[in-house]
Amino acid sequence: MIDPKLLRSDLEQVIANLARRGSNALDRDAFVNAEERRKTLQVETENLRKSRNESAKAIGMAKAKGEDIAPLLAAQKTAGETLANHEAELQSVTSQLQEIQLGLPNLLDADVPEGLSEDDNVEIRRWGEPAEFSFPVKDHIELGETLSGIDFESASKLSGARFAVLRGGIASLQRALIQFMLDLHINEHGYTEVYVPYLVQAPALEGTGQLPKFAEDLFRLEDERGFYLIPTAEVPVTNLVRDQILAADQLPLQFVAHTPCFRSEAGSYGQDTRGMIRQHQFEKVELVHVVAPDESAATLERLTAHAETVLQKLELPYRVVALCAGDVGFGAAKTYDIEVWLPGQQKYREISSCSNYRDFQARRMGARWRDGQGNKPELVHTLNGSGVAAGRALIAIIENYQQADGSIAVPAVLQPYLGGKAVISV
RNA sequence: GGAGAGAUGGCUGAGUGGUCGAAAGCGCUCCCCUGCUAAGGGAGUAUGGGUUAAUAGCCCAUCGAGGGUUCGAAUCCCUCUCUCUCCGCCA
Repeated sequence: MIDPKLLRSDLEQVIANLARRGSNALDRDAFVNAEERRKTLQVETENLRKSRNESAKAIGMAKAKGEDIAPLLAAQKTAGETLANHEAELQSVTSQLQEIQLGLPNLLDADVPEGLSEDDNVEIRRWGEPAEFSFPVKDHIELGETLSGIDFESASKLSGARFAVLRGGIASLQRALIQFMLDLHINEHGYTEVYVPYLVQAPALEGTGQLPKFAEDLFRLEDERGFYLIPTAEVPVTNLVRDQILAADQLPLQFVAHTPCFRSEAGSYGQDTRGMIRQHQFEKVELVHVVAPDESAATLERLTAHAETVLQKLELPYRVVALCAGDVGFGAAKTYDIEVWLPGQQKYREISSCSNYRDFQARRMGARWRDGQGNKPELVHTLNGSGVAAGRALIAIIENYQQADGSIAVPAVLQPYLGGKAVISV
């Protein structure tokens, strides 16, 4: 959520910032009207409560002295009805405002590039050179089928489109990748591994920003408890600090978690329908940071570097792009995407997205910290990034490490995880 | 799944329907005393919101959550959630 105080004190600045995204989510008149009603009603309601409280005390004291309290009670009853009306009205305005605010995307950082579509994203740097192949390159679909390692047909029998069954060396390769990434982040980047639920309830998803606006992207269980399948580990991991006031010496928190991710992909019909790029279920290693506010900008750079290290160690060519205003996700203030080279598509494709949410999620979750200087608690900043998406990393390895005979060379850093195996073949 | 107990401030733990945002203890902060240490004395110490130039005052709300009864609820009633104990079942 955007700071409600900022909405009141400098609405024009907020509107201008949201306009950079191409968003007109904030209806100025509707907001101003609701806010004015809220203000009037809240003051009136509180004053009514004040006099209700005072009268109730007076009645108590009169009763203690044995005086006749009947007339006082009658007056109080009428006042109580007026109060109840005010409270109901205030409640309705408040939830109206709340609804408006939950629907607003985050404010963008000043250095987010202008632009409305992904064409305006700005490449920041490249690492590695796409390899030259001395034979016709195949994509992961063909390679996977040849190796009997990726089986879309079986998956569709079980679950329909956008699922894959992995077998043999390819399945092991994905597991090795996950293990490698976890170890890297734990041992070299100082993350704490967490294991979290894959089913969460609505408040957690509201905390990170998927709800109420993006319900159609989620899978929901037909269960009276209202479970949702997590679309990313960001949801359960970031919500670990929900409703907490952290001490200064507890920050920064750096969590890494491997989880499956579940996405309905409603509205992505026709996109990446072939292959493993866009699936309903995929594996991901996620990095989450909870930091003091003045650390978050620098943390985004470190977080991105941690994800890049994965690709460097796997020797996969990639580039980093800064998402432009229109492409930055709902809750993020700034995002870097890491795109890995896919020879089969002759394109860079997203394999990680690293974002600074600033206090957007923290405000929704009530995640705060004390600076230790005796000041009041203030909101923490949260960040997250894929470190990296395992399914897509698997594709990248298959395509970049393919050999003339259709086998896949195993990247050196993964070989220890596969019992020293150097090649995956039929 | 069955039976029972519980949920109060950073922690422990009182609380009769009325002046209770809440005793007391511990912890913490500041001050005083004491030539180290130990001990002692005093003051302060929740969160959110409104108003405001103000992190000054003043006001409102909050005793697991949500409803209800009442002039008035931490206290009474209902529903839910979570925790603990016992039984059953299970990886």
